[in-house]
Amino acid sequence: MESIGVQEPIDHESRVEQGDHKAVRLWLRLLTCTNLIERHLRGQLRSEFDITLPRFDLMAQLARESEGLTMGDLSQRMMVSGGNVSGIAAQLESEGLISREPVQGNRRAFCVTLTRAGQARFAEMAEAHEAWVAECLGGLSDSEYDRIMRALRQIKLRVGEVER
Amino acid sequence: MESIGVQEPIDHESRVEQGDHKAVRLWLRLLTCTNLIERHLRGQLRSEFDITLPRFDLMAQLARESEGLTMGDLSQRMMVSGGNVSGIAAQLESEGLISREPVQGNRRAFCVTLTRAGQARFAEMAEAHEAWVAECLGGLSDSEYDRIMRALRQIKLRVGEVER
DNA sequence: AGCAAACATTTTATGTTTAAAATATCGGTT
DNA sequence: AACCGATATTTTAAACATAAAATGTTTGCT
Repeated sequence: MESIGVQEPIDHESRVEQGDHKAVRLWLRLLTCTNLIERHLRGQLRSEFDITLPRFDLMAQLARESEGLTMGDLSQRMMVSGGNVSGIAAQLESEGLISREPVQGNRRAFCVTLTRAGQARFAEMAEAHEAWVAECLGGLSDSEYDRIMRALRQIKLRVGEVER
Repeated sequence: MESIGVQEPIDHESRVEQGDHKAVRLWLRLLTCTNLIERHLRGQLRSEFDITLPRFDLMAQLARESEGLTMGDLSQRMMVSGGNVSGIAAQLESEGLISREPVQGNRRAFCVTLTRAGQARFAEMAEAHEAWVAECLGGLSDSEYDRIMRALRQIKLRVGEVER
């Protein structure tokens, strides 16, 4: 017996059961939203700038830090493993978008920065990226925005404690 | 000049600039929360049950549908590409946790179901999984929970429209 | 019946991601 | 100086992920 009216989208949330705890429902909705937005951004970056999301992410981290970041810093900020950063950085370097120079006083570390070409390339992309994000998330009122930011902050801190 | 007090965690949000639009800040916080929880769940599933998150996810989708799902259904619900489901399903099948049987009347499709072993294995995991999620997300009041669910619903619908 | 378009899945090539092992450096102790 | 534990990165192997091409099936149209 199918209902006739508005159809629920099919996604992660389709797996929720009647008995599921509220937390599980919230988690699946959170996951769905993030996946949807991530997919949208990935597609846009690909079609408009022919770049992948991880590469854009790495450049975005560097764009803020004119002093540069180490590989470890990047790993932490991008929330991915070190080995992963290694691979992505190697490609961006071969494309001349970032440079990795030895840090004086610590020969273990590299200082990674955007090259001039990388800065120019990123500046182009950043504006479009912001517009795409606003398309997805700009529809909230100020108070609603504040509330969800607070709730997410609380969640973020909680998970940080749980991990410890 | 570093502040002395509570330290901000280092994550995606570290890249926000002063001038960034609210939407970008919200997006990065959303991404951070999802990544933190996903990482936590991945680690727990790995250490407690020696299973990966994608495999668990596929089994979770099937657990609800005793009739089974096609590969296409799974792809849609897991929000990943069809080729991806192909690979994950092949492994679970070789481990005897799922079965794929031809659909009568449509020889293009397979009907994927949990085997008896798969059902038993999933039941074990589901209880622990719910507890882990509650650990991360159980700290919200009822009204806060409702508000964030509504806000996320709105976002979800909006992104769905944007994609179209 | 014949045919074109849509559908369901798999295969292929490429790239991302993790965990773990390997390499090399640093700082402090003896 | 020799050693040791912690740090920073790279390498490796296996799994995951996407997009696009290939294969085979179904459906609707003429």
